[in-house]
This record gives sequence, structure tokens and C-alpha cells, in this order.
Amino acid sequence: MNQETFLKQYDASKYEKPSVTVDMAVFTLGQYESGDIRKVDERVLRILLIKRGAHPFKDCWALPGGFVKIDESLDEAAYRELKEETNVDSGYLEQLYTFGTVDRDPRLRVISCAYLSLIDAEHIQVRADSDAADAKWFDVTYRLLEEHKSIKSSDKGPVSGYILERIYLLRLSHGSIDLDVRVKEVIDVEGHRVHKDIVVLDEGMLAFDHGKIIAQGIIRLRNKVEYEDIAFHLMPEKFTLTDLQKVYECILDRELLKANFRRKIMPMVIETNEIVENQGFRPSQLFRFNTGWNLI
Amino acid sequence: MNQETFLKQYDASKYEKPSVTVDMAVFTLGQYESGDIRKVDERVLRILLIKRGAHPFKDCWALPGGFVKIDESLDEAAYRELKEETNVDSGYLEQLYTFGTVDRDPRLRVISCAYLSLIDAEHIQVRADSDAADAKWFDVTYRLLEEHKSIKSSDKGPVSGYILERIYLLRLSHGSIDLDVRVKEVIDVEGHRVHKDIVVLDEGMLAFDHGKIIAQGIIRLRNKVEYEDIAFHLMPEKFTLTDLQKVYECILDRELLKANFRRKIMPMVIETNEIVENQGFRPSQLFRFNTGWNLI
DNA sequence: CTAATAGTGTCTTTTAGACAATATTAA
DNA sequence: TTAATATTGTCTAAAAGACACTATTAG
Repeated sequence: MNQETFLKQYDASKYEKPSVTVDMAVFTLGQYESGDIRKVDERVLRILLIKRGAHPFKDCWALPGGFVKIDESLDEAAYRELKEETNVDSGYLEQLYTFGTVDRDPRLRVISCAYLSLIDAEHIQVRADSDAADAKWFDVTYRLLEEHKSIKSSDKGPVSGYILERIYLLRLSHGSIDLDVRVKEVIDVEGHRVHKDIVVLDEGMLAFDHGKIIAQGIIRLRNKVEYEDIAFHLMPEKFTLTDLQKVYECILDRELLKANFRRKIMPMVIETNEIVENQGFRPSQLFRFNTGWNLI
Repeated sequence: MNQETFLKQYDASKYEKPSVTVDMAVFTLGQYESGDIRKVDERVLRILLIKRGAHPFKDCWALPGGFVKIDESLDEAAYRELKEETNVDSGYLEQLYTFGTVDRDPRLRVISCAYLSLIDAEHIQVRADSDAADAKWFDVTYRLLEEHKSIKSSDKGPVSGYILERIYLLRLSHGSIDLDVRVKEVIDVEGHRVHKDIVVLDEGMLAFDHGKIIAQGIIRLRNKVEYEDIAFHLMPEKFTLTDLQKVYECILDRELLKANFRRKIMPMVIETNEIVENQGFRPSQLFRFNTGWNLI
């Protein structure tokens, strides 16, 4: 039997199959005008959520996404969804993680491949989908609330294992809408055995396991921003170093020292000869991304 | 309409669904006795491959894996496959990446969630599966052959983009069987736009896109071993520091300086009071993993 | 002038890398 | 003894962190 004949007799419908979706964690940068001309504007990290117009989780907020078509790849599905929801086709996109617990969708078995996307605020033009009663950019913060350590000591003294639990507050807000979700990150170690997990303690108005996906996205973003140049995908063509620093700060949720930050990112940027004036304080120079800064 | 009634009328079979599999990149450590009692044994990284007994890719070598059942999670499927193939239930397991191009399986649309697993050589007991005519541990190396840079300069001078291509030789060998596969890692940058890809240039006797998965697994392993303690999952309970260093060296495919290596891993290990003697040279102390070394 | 931000200089600490020196064993 | 590996010490270079200083603007 050759491969040809095998293919003809293969029964593709023999087993019950899960459905496969992509879910998009699309981040961008928001801005709040300070009001005071002598002060610089505030910046926030934002994520796109849609209000579900249909069951299940009707009226809850969810990540945009949809079923993967039989004739498109995962990446193609992700690009298509990004385009459908935000009308941009120029964003950064990477696969985040695939979520596959059995009961994550009450309708039927759905495995979701989550993607992380970063788009620059200037290109945004959200388009509410047919499925979505409403699509909104939510301010996001993810902040440590509590930390619990319990150490499993063997009789001899040395540590045989430990459980590290960190409880974070994932806060998503848009106008008067406030979605507060507590997320527990658990690291359970027993000898060589490690088990890491993220557990959403209270789903609130978030649909499915999307709290977990968002948390995972922020964690990825925080890890990557430290040693890769992905933050520039959130920036416009030209930007001040203070703006760039604020992006790092709202991703990492901590303040950075100006001088050290500048030293670190200096190789990644090129100065333009443009400056920003009329701000009530010293004008600042505009920079742009130095494509190829990490070429040897 | 409430969620209850919605679920009843939802037609789960409305759309054609892809199949979902897990593929396992299971690594362990191999050893070649040097023959000379005055020399220490050689170590190699190994990966488990099965010889396909059925179409498609009959007689080619493939990663172990299988379809995800409708009532098990992705992680459960991965654990089950690991147990079925290696008979160990104690290994390290993490999700690697989900591969979802349309034509990666000639039979039908299959999306594969790949897992990376590390198991300690002492526990190995491979069990040839029903699907697998044969299962073998292959020595693995992944070594840079060529590097091409082409820089796209705009008229003004600064770099507008570049293409970086690195060609690696993925060599899988077991006895007289030698699977050599050239793998191209491409980084295509144009302004802000980045596109990374891994392309297998010649599949050889490797089934499906498993060359790509294996390469991805090795890349992940190399990245992680530098800043996490996963290498210990490949070690037995007690080990010498030289053995540990050799594990790092065969994962990274380069030699490390002994003194620096020891300084770096010292906080991760605890010395036992046992030593290894009768080796034809100075005896060495045995250490074990210091569970909890990274607790504050 | 002041309040705010822009931008620079320099010291210290930590980490990584290179390499030399000494120690111990079986044969 | 010797050839091999085991183990430690120290110098240098690079990166990260802290903090103080100067500069420039609108009002």
C-alpha cells in the first residue's frame, strides 16, 4: 500500500475532534492628557476587549478571536482576526500559548491558540465585529497583591520543596467599567518536579479563561521587553526618549532611572533633527528606531 | 434565550474541524564510554524518535505523539504520550509551540501542539508503541554551518531593514542511521516589521515538519538553560560538577570554562559527602540539586 | 525667578570571561 | 613519576544600579 492509496481510505471523521480557535491579546498604548501644560501626559497599556453579544458569556468581555478555518494556518487566522478587529495589518504578532483544558468553553470542546499582538496607537481604528456588541480598549494593570511562600523541609534540614504563590490584581478599566480579576501564579516544586500554573480566582465579567490568557500575555510582555526590542512596536515613527521610557515603565509597572534607561536603549535608537517644543519645559529631541541595531 | 437553551441548539458540527495532535520532543542524556580508564566518558544529548510503521511517511522517523482525545486536555495528552512512549511519569514537560500550517500532514488538516520534555537517563525504558515499528534514542547536534547577512539600506544611509539567514545542520544519529537535515533560521526585518521563521531545507527521512519542531525544541532548550535550572531534569539524583558541566556543554554545543561554570551553578547545588573514586584520576565530589536555591 | 522636564557624568556593585595555580588519584 | 581530572584564586571587562549634576523652556 503506498501513500496515495492510504490517503484515500483514511477516514478523517473517525474520531470526534475539538474545535480550534485563535484568541488575540492585542495591546497598544493609551494616553491621558494631564491638563497641566507644565506636566507631561500619562501613558497606559491598553488591551482590546469585545463585549459578547451572544451566548455563552453574553454581555461579558472577551478577547477578540474566532474559529480557525480549515484552509488557513494558525498564523493566517491570527492575522485575519487582527485585521478584522482593529483594521490594522501592520502589527507585531507572536504566538503566545495554546490553551486546551477540556471545559474552557461550555458549548463544546475548544482548543484556543492565543496570540500576542502589539500595535502602535496611531494606526488604531477599532471596528466592532458582527459577533461583538461592542469593542473597547481597556487600560490594563497587573500588580502584585500578596506573596505566600511555604517551604517543605525534610527532616534533615535542606529544602525538599516549596510552594510559591503570588496573587496579582489584573485590573481592566474603560470609563466607568471596571473588571478586577485576581490571578494566582503558583510554582509548586517538589525535588526536581516543578509545576507552574496560573489560576484565575474570580472571573468577574471576563468570558471563558480569558483572564488567564491576558495574564499570560502580560507576563510574556514583561519578560520580553527586558531583553528584546518589542516595545518599539507600540511607538509611533518618531518619539521622545521620555515617551519610550514611559512605555517600558507601564509594561513593567515600575519606575526606571532615566540615565540608566537612556544608556541601555541608546544603541536601539537614532536621533532625528526634530524636536518637540511648546511644552512648558525644555524641548526634547525626537528619535526613531534603529533598525539593525543588533547586527554585529 | 439563556445559556442553557443556547447550548442545546448550538450545532457543534457546523464547520469542518482540523484534527489536533500533540508531538513530543523528549530529550535525555546519553553516554559513550571512553574506553580509556584515565579519561572521563563522553556525553551526548539524545532525542526519542519512532520509525513510522504506517502511512504517511512510512519508514520515516518521527516524533512520538498522537491525537488529543476529546475528553483530555493538551497537557494530559502530552503526559499520556510521554508515559506511553517512555514509561516514565516523572519527566519535565512544557508546551513548546503549536504548529498549524495547512499542509503539514498530507492526510488531513492537523494542528500539532508540540511539547518539550526532559527526562533523566536513569529512568528511561522506551516502549515501542503499536504505531511505531521501532523507537530509538538518537544523538542530536544542531550546529551553525553558514551565516548570511544582507542589509537593506535606504538612500540616506541608515539601515532600513535586513535579512539574516543562518543555516544549521541538525544531525540525528543512532548507530549506523544518520539523519542529516539542514535548517534555515530566517530573520527578516523591514523597519519595525520583523518576521522570524524556521525552514527545513531537506526533510530527508524525517516525517512531517518534525525537523522544524526538533530545531525549535533545541533552540528553546539552549535559551532556557542559560537562565533557568532545567538542565537538572536531565541529571540523576547525584552527579559530579563535571557531569553537570558536560550537560550544559552538549546543550549549548560549546565548551565552558570550568571555574566560571562552577561559580555560576554553585548556588543551585548542595554538596553531598559522597565522592566518586576509582577513576584513574582525582576523585570528585557528588552534588545534588538545591531545591529552592532561588527562593529569596 | 520657579517648576517641570531634558540630558549627562561618574561612582559602585554585580556579573561574565579569561586564565593561572594547586590538589589528588590510579597506573 | 605522569596523565588525567578536580578544585580554587584572581585579574579584567562589561553590564546594571544609584545618584548627583547641568541645561532649557514657559510662564
